[in-house]
Amino acid sequence: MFILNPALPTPIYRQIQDQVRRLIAGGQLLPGGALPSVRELAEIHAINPMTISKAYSLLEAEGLLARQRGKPMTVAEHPPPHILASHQLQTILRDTIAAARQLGLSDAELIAALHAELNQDKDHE
Amino acid sequence: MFILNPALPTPIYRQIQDQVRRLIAGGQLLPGGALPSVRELAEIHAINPMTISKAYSLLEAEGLLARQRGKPMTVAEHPPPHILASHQLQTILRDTIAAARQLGLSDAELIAALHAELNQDKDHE
DNA sequence: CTTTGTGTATTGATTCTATAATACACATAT
DNA sequence: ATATGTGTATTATAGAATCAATACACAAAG
Repeated sequence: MFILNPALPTPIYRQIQDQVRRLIAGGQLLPGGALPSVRELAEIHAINPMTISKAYSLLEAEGLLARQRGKPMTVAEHPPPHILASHQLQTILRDTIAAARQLGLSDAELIAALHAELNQDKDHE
Repeated sequence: MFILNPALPTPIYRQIQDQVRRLIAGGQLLPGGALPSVRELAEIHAINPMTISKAYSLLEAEGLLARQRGKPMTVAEHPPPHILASHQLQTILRDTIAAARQLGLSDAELIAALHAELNQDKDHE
């Protein structure tokens, strides 16, 4: 369910946080739905259970997850607006545009590059 | 010249690294050209000179910058291929596409969103 | 040679990240 | 009641990452 890479400079707990946000925003995780247990994830990814618990706790503080003692963590019924797909996407796209500008690309060139990359993905399917 | 945000989880020296890479790849910084002095940048951004020196050193190890004691840091005459604009852009776009997929977007929706964001930029000019 | 401009080696303090081992609080099913 | 399933608080440790302060080495201009 998650793609975790301990070699990245981004901390593991933050990788989990980011992906849960996107999975909820994208509807892969529905309100009320249960998340994988910390022990299960810990075993699959060979990481410490507390690292996952930390990510879950931060997501709960963010209003994205709901905790009920003794039961699995669930997706909050009414996630706050700041994690809507549209907002997340906007944030990502702004970064992408800023990078492209620093690379000296025109708008048209950026769009062309995105098309190219999307088509290359298709070839590998 | 740089846009630095100490509040981000991304370390400052890494923010500098990323931006220098893009500025060289994009041609805003030409081979042989001098970079801003560490003390100047330190004062402008209110950060420690050593933080900038660290970024410069890492970029030198990467083959992007050349150092000559007592003189300003300069852009290397023959930067390695892995920092070409095309490579940088590909890396960024792949991240963007992966995020969009997790958000449940189709290719067409991603492209539409990029157009929308680019147009919104224009309005603010 | 002195002044002023480079970058940086060294050291230290602090914070962050991840791990580990327990022990606990609660829910659910048997 | 018991066994098994949740997540979590606690404490401790280890290592890495980050930033800061000082002192130094070199270059160029006066």
